Amino acid sequence: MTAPARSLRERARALTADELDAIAWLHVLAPGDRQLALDSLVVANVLTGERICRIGGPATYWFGVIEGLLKMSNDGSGGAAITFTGVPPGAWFGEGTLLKHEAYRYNIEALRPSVVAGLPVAAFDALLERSIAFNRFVLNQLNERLGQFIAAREIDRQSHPDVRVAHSLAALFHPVLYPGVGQVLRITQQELGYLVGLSRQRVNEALRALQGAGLIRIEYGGVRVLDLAQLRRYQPA
DNA sequence: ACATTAAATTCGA
DNA sequence: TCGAATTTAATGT
Repeated sequence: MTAPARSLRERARALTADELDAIAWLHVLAPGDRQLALDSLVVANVLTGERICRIGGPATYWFGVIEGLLKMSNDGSGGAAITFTGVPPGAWFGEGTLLKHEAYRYNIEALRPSVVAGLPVAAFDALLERSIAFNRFVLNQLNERLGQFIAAREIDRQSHPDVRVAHSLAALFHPVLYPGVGQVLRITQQELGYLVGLSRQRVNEALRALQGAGLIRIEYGGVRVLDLAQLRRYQPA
């Protein structure tokens, strides 16, 4: 029933033209550097619940989400403070770990069937060595992510459910970190509740409030953002 | 927890 | 391969 876990390398396939097009950093590379990346990039389909990487595992790839939704859990050993982050399409992660050639510091698993790409660590290193544009991309991404983490701490201390949902949603719509999301985020109310730490019913209520305020539109299996700036600043009336 | 609606899948031509 | 019928998933109350 559940397929045996196989590594990304083993189940790798070629990327389609559309998938390549959706990888933002490929477009900033010079032709020679892009070719280097293309020669080593791999992609695989993963099933719901499949583990992409685990805490302590050797850093083998810089991972990117082409399609679907992943969850990053940052739990210390022993069930203490656990934080979940949704990882939507367009996201690339793991560069911190790769830079230091350390082990992964979080677990990543698929929340639904997804398509995940991987750039092997050797190619990642090579691009850092020879491409200024690639360095700039990674640096910018690290900077944006730092802002996300600071914001995430604020979200966690917000007790008002509508505010938590609004700010968590706004984070997932981050255009630099998650360029694959666009105007419509594919996420169910169930999944959102799981990430934010609320019941599905309460998420539904919060989404309706946000829709009433004209900030989003609820769609079947997803949410369309109408006013991202306002969503970020949302406070209850 | 239940009713409703949307989407995905199956099946028969 | 088309579309109606059925099943599954998501939403709203």
